[in-house]
Amino acid sequence: MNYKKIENKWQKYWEDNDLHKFDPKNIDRKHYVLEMFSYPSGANLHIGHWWNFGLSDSYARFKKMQGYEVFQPMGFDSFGLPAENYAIKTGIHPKDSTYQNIATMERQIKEMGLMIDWSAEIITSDPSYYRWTQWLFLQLYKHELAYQKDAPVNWCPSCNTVIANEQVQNGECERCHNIVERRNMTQWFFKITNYAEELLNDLEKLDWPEKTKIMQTNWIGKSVGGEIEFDTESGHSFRVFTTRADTLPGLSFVVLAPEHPLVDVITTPEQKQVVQEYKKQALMTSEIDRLSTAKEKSGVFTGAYAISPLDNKRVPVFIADYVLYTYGTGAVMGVPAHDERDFVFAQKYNLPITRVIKSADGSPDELPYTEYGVMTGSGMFDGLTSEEGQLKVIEYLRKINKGEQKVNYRLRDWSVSRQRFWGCPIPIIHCQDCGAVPVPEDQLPVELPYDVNFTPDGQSPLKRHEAYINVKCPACNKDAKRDPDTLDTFVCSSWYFLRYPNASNDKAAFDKEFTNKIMPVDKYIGGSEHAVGHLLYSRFIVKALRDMGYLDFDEPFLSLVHQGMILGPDGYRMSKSRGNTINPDDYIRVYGSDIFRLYLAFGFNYIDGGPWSDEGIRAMVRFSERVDRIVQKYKDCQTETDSKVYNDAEKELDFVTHNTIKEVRADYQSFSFNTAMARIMELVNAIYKYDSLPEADQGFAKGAIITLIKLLAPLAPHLCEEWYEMLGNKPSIFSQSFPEYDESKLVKDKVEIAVQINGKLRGAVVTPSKASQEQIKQIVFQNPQIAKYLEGKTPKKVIVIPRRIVNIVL
RNA sequence: GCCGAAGUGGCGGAAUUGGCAGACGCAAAGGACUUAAAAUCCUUCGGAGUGUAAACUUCGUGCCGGUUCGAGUCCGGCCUUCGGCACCA
Repeated sequence: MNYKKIENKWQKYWEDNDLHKFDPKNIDRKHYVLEMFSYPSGANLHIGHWWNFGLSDSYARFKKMQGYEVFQPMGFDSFGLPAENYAIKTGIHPKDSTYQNIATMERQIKEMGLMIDWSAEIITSDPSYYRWTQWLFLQLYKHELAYQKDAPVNWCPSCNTVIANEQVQNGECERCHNIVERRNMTQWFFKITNYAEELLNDLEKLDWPEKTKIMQTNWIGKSVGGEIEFDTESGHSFRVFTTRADTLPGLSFVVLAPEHPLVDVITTPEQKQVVQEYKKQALMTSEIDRLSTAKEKSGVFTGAYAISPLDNKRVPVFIADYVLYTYGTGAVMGVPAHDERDFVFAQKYNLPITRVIKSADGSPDELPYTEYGVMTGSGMFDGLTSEEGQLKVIEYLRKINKGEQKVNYRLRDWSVSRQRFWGCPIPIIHCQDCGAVPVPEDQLPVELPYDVNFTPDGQSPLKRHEAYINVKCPACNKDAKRDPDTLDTFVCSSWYFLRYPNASNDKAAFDKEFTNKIMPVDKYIGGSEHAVGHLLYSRFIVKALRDMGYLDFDEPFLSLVHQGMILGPDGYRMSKSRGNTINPDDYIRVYGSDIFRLYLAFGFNYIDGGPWSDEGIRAMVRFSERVDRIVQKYKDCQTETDSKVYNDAEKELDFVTHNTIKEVRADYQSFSFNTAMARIMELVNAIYKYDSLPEADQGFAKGAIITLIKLLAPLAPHLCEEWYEMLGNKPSIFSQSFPEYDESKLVKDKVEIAVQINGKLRGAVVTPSKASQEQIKQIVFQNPQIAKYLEGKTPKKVIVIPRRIVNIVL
């Protein structure tokens, strides 16, 4: 077979007939299938693209054949650091390299033969796209969900930019793996924390992998507890957050984060110097160093004392870097008997350790005892369980105005400013008099200038571009400056799924009515590395736009699938530095797109992935030729009728055909492409077997072959179009409906069931499939093979599972 | 340390709710066809053992226990690998 020729023919046919274009007329039957778009890197498409796009396309084609109006778009997440770093190295402008890469990738993606509606293509670095990213920013700003603050942020010294919490892994930059520093900078943030509770609660509505939901749950990190107010002897006050108010009677000290503003106020003159030094030390310590010394607690005494609101106990106030200024109130109470960190700290600084919780059942326990238990040595609270105590203690404090119930989240606001060139400009102008002034919406987009010196010097490259940076204030018309930063590329990708259906709309980011109908995405496919970044940001943006009145739905992605990863042949992640990359082009040249797609479908489990191996790719050629031979044999057969009188052979083929339909439908729906292929191969085998019979009915066989081609079409679209046409049908096969199965054909007259004796397999008997339990028992006991085991013994119990198994207990 | 997932033949991988472990392929071995090769077709293919043979026995889903008529699947305790989080009060 000439694969290349067949592929070209059908790709042209699809394009000429606009078969992949979404038709808004049929929006009631819409099915939005979306693969996470990709960054246009310089290299050719890698196996991962084929794996993600190719098999998702099979799902999309399956849905199309099921009668859905499928919308499957494609685009490029084209802002970002690699192009800029490449530019710094080679002098080739990011815009030039990016658009060249996009052209190459488009061509290659088209060779895959995907069912893409290219009229909806988007490129995030196009002004026609980022104009609306800027619009989005301004809406967030207008609704106080975008704000500036001077705060400690993660600075990557190698990338020369701030990065978000979600982009820090083990204290390192996720991109370049350099150690991240903390810096205080004035930055733009998005107030994702406003949505912490809803982002958490709505997870249960989603058909997502449990693993991913758990990761988001942990990332949001809700904890329920209380805030407690302490006064210092000097007359100041501060609050601590705790989830264990029941341990408050065991208070031994309190600790403030070094950055806490009260530290300078309450520190006594004698302690001033050590406190200052400790603060300086703590600020200089990088995140990674703080982690590596996790076990070693350090801190210094401020000289000040605080008073417990519960019992007026006087306790020393420390500062220590194990208390994070960015979580809770930046201050904690120290109860060493019931918290491991406090215990270590108290031992080191010789602070009293007082037990106030004992185990509920009185069993012996050691300090620190961090489990829930019963309060003891706690005065009026004695005897309460931890759960009761937490409520009662806070309730008591609330009455005396010294505390309240409080919920805290681990999630922080999303920092979006980046000190880099190749990104979406922030549409804000800073005026000495008016402050931060939004660029009027009718002046969008704020275009990224081309002639920029992007050599890094630790500041935004746009800052040096005089013509760009110097503007008049839109409010007062005085001299002002543009914000020199660009947006995190995750902002671009946090709403792209809304833009696809509106790609050519130049009046608005999206049309509300149409978007409410075509959204949410019905099936979203992409890597699990985005579990807490992109997937969380997108959910936030949709909820924010909903609250602004732009959208009527709550969640962007109803159903999510993470494809596994195809590793190098050595079992490691493919990388150039490891030299274990596989270039799909080498295979495409020889086998074409369909064979390669078939191999990916059959050779691996889609959710798990696995190490690459091309043993077996030849088998797909063999398989396609096997199908081709049977098609060739039947292509001139005119009759396509069901055999009037079904003999056993026809019943058998019918059973396999309908069983295959049933299984394949379920398999495609659950992205289990490898088992779908296995079932289809079984059908091919069954057709060959029937065909080899002298009495085989030609028309009957042909019917099964057409069903086979339709079942296979989503996995091998070009070949199946060709075969379908060869068999005398009008294209396109994708306008045909996917085969339905007939339940009555799945009922066999007779079934073989296994017989166990005392749980051990001892034989099998054939029974009528409708036989009652009693009838089955009779057949079993009459079977000579079984009877010999039963001689002289009385069965104690006989378990009959119709159509499956019989177990006789002696 | 905490959270999560996985562990099945020589290999990739299958096994509805607990119901014949190893579907479907790959590789391998033997055979048919062929002058030959390729292609195709047929047979065997988890381990150990018994038998001339059809066949039979026994062990077997990371390890140790348990529940059950019956466990790859459920429960308890371990081991290993991978992913995520990491002083979150």
